[in-house]
Amino acid sequence: MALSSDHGLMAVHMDRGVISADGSKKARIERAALTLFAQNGIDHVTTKAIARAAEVSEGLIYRHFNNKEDLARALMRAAHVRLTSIIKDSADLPDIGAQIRQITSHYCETADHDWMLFRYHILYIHRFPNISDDPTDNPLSAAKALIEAAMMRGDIPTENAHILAPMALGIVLQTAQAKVLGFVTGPLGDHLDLFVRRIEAVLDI
Amino acid sequence: MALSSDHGLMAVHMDRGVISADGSKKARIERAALTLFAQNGIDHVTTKAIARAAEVSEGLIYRHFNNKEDLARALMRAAHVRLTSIIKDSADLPDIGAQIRQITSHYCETADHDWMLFRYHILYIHRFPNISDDPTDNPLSAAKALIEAAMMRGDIPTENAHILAPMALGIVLQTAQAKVLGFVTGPLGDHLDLFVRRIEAVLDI
DNA sequence: GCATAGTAAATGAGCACTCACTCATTTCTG
DNA sequence: CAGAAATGAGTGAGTGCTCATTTACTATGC
Repeated sequence: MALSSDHGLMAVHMDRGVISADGSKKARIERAALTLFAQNGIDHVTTKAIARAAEVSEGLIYRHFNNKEDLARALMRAAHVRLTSIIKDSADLPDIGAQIRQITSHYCETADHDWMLFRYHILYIHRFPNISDDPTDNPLSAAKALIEAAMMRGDIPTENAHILAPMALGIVLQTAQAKVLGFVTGPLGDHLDLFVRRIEAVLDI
Repeated sequence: MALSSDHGLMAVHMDRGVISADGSKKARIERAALTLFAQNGIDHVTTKAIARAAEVSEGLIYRHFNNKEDLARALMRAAHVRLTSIIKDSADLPDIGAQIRQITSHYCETADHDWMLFRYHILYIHRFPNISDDPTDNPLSAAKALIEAAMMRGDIPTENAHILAPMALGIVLQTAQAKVLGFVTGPLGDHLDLFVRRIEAVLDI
């Protein structure tokens, strides 16, 4: 694990499968689309609106993406890779406690520094069931793997890891959802310690 | 509390603010729309498709609803009332433990008996920010109220109830989300006991 | 005989996508 | 090395189709 490199947005060079940041027009299209999609929903955003926000012509969108759905999928893949990597990368750490802290911290950081990316992922991921060709390459599966490993080591009691994984992630994700709904305001990072303690409680550490 | 009556779907008589079930064509439209909306997303469902599935004419939809968005909103309101009532109604119970068990049980029941309603709510509630005119009339606020009351009684340690509420609901909701994503299969009710124990852990009972 | 429930077809607004074109840069060639 | 040729990013008006909504009409109960 821990192979993932930088995952800023801006110009998702799909050929390389790498996300890098530059000031290219492609990057401008991606950022404009991400913001509009996250705010208004994919289907309520017109290609004309994306072009206007990115200050490019409508036609240019089609130089870089086959169609609007493709653009939406590329953005979702970028978000998906980024969030999945956070969890996978923590496998290097020796114990589940350290893993939880790092994952939670990085999740909060991502949510607070790139709220549009985070929001886009939690609201619309269900629209892209096959975002990765490997069906186990997603945050839930990665979290389940960590939990199972911890159980094998005897760090936490043996339980249904398949259900504990969504529960544990849900501590942060559901608070993010509450932020989407306007119930919670302010950075998620403000609650980092509380998140960590309650995830530990869920996993019965 | 505990004022809510039956909340089956089928014919949302908005005039009365009550949801009742009958075999009317209006009810058929609602059920068809709910199912299609939950499965495909509101914007990917045409009025033609709703009419076809309900076996009525397209025009009839407009006898009962001003427009498609109105129909979607009425369905969301029905789901919202139902889920919010589950939480509000438990305020009658004496202690937080009993409340948690009843809420969790009823949430699982609703999810398992009317998965389309449940799915529709968790996936698209963010599209209807003002579904209720009272901004505190929603599951999160209701849960927060219960948690705060329990803290006042000294049943659980005093903490940030505003953040604990989404966390607690998230135990069930995030598992439901995992089911939407195909990560979890089978009825949520299968995990009732686990849910209850982990919600108790989150609230530090 | 009027409101309510229902139908089938017509309408037209909005939108994703195309295409013929420009222009700047790079690459070829005598 | 001049300049011809090729390349490809970038443009935006135009097109055709989809789909929500309307309309004109019929049937039914009170």
